[in-house]
Amino acid sequence: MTFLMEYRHNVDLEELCPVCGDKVSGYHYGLLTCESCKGFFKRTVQNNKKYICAEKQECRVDKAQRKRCPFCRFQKCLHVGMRLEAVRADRMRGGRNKFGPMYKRDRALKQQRKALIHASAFRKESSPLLVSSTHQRDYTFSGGFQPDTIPQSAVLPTAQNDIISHQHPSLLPSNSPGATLYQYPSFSNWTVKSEHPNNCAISSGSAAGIYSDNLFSSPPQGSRMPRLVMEFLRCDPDEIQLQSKTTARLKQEHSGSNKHRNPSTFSIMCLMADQTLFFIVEWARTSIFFKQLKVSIWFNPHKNNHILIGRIMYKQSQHILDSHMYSLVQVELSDISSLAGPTLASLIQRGKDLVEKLSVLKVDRQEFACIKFLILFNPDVKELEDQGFIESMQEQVEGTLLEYILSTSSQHFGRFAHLLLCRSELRTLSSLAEDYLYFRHLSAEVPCNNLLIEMLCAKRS
DNA sequence: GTAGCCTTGACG
DNA sequence: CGTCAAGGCTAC
Repeated sequence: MTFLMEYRHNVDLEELCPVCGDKVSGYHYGLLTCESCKGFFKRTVQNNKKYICAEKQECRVDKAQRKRCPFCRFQKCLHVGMRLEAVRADRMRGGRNKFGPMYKRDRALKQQRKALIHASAFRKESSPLLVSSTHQRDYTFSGGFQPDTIPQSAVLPTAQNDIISHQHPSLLPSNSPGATLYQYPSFSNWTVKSEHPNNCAISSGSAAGIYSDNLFSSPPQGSRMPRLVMEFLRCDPDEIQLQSKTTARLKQEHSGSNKHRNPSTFSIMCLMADQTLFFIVEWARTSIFFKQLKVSIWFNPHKNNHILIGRIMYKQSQHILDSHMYSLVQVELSDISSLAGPTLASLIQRGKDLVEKLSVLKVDRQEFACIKFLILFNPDVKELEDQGFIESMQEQVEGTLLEYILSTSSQHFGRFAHLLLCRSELRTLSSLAEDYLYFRHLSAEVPCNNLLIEMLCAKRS
């Protein structure tokens, strides 16, 4: 407790600009950036500037060299997620735009994550629910997953700073790429203020008791796998069935009225996504919690979409891991990149980065099952009923994930933090993908009778 | 052209 | 009425 009192400064503003590593001055055009990159992005978009790279379009962009190659700087701005739409065509000053809620959500998420990580990292005595005494461990930083083992691009830009700033400075290898790029904020002056005080500590929330039905009790003595994880696995969708249904539907579409023309890659992707979505809705509906959920939750377009993207990512990472072919359902993202426009290409690149990260982390089925439920129980989506239930579920699942990691990984703390970051990147990516899909839908480019689109439209209407 | 500081104005 | 993310201004 006294430890937490030592954290003072505004957490967000201690982050570093994902484009150049300079000090962040606030949210600009979609994410936290520095003042200069904000200005640069604005000038470029407002004046419709076209730059040319004198090198190989891979110039390093940092505080010292950001002026050297505006082409690469702008590319990086787009890659990290700065939004063209946030630059106003009418140049109107002041006010707020549609990104306001997104900034708020992002802020809440960061606070929640930090509070959670602190709570789990420094909690001397854990609740019986969180970690059973059989595998209680030292919670101090073990070095865990070093930043230099992850490709720079594999980490969510805002999260990147997060990872780094959560490492004790002495644990950072001074010769790591990250260390030479950025200066890290000192670890010992943060403030921990969460908009979700319930999530600050992972313990058995009082609300949980109302709903839980003893479901979340500690695993039986001697058992390594938390009981909840086993439950998660039990309700995992049947992969083989999903694949055969998707293949069948692809064949059916192809042999139907569209026989004469070749389906585009994009339409195949939409169809596959659509089919997967049916499964996800079914998964959410039949999951162990369904009897306690209101319909609005399991049929929530936003969450299901997050899980859909996550599923594809997870599959891809599995694919990289063991080079196992998943029949027709597998899509080679690299093949699509070459055909895609800049927005989709950037999305795909970020997706590939996340896949890379998932595969480096070797995320297993159990962990991914937890991540799926964490997304389903996202307390930051406020339109849902049963907010208290959702928050307590989120706590429970986070606790379960941590417990599982503690029992399986020697780099438990780093791993836990990284998995939460993957979840956040997944949410970000999914929102971007959603915007993109909606945009293409408005241009009448998305196939009809698409559940995904119907959900998106319902959400936005 | 860059970047730090200033002004504006919707939103809570 | 304060906040803060837009655009604007201007010295460098």
